[in-house]
Amino acid sequence: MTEPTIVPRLNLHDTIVTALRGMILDGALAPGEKIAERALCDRLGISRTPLREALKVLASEGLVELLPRRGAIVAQITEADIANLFPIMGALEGVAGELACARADARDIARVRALHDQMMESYARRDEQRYLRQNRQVHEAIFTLARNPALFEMYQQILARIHACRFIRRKDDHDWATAIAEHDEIMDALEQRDGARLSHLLRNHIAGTSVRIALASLDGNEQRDAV
Amino acid sequence: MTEPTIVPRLNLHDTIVTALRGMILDGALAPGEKIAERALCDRLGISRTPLREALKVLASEGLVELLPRRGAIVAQITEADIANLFPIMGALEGVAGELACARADARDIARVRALHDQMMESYARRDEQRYLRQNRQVHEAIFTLARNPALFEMYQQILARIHACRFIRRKDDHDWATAIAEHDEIMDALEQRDGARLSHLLRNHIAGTSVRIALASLDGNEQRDAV
DNA sequence: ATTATGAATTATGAATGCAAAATACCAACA
DNA sequence: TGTTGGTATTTTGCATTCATAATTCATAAT
Repeated sequence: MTEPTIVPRLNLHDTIVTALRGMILDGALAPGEKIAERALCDRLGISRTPLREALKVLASEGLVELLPRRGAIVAQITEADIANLFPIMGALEGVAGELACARADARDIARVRALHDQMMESYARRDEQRYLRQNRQVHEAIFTLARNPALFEMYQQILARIHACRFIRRKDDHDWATAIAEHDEIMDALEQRDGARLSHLLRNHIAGTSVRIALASLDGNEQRDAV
Repeated sequence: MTEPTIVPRLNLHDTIVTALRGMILDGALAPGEKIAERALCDRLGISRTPLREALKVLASEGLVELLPRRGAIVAQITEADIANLFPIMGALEGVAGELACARADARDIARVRALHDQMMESYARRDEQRYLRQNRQVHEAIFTLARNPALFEMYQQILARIHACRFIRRKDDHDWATAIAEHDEIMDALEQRDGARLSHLLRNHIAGTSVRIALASLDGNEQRDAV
């Protein structure tokens, strides 16, 4: 019996999950904002059933808070939450690095190197927008090399929660330079397939980020995409 | 404005999530088994709406697979899945250990020691049932000391997925003795608040477990609760 | 003026209804 | 025997409906 080729028929509810997640991440829905079911349904042109299903899923992802009998609000990620999430991120990146070293072949690593080099070019040009995107791509590439879908998924979920937090300060020049130096070391460890060292570097890199990208509770300087 | 005391009004859908999770974990719903909505609804005395909401949540937890237009089945955790989940578990236990060392006071640690000693007594008596329960309690206690709810939640979710897998072999006497020795070391590291060492020990302990509790694809000896 | 009280309105939680898709069934045929 | 084609049945996905809890708003009381 051959596995049938599954034509990916989209469920409305899945589409809604993705759409809402996007809206939360790019700020179209602000943290703490009440999610009025009827209003959103009208806006999206759907009925309440699939929306409510989507909300349940997003709640289990931690992007939405469900208040029984009082509706849903966009999750309010606190400083404490962020402080809790970063060590988890670090641990996940750590295993990802180890697995990547164990499983990647030269070709794979060359591809990460290419991304890394592009990222460095963006840094040289001080193109922050591009840099941040490529930085993310490098980290994702390492996770991809780890060939562990469950791990990747958890990483994405944590990252989403962190990004859903609006109170993250942009890194300053010094922070940026530090991150760059760390990335050089990371790339080196990967190319040497030194899993233990890569794991350590990644954990430190993330821990460092969590410190550098300090919470802007002191100054009111809210800025996104710093991770 | 004081925070109102929230009377925990249970949503039907939440209750269903818990119930279904339990049914999956204790085998009342077998992996791969089709979940017939109507039949389950009749059995539980509810309508399809809350059941479907619950299924979406369980799907996002990885305990249920949603096949668009073809219903839901209990997730079939494969050997590969387990192999992917264990390194994640190890990483999570690792951070938990580090955080626990950093945050626990003597009182907290004494409580873990008590659980640990009870567990050892169960081992001495070869009371496996009790041992497994207490072993779990020890690990949970360490996570509790880490005071990181997000971390604890992820741990529970991974553990649930592992337990949802029916193809886990029971540890033999030698494995058990090894695990015991490791637990002694773990307890020692915790009492010395040596975070780095505890982290390392826990990661190894979990990695060891994943090897010892090998998958029973060779022999047909399916046995649960080995973790 | 501020706080209570209670009716009116609105929103949520869950059941039901309905169209479309998937599955089961069964006969015709190679 | 096994395969194809077509119909009937069931199941799924989503919309709608309905009961009840929460909120709002107006009025009365302090």
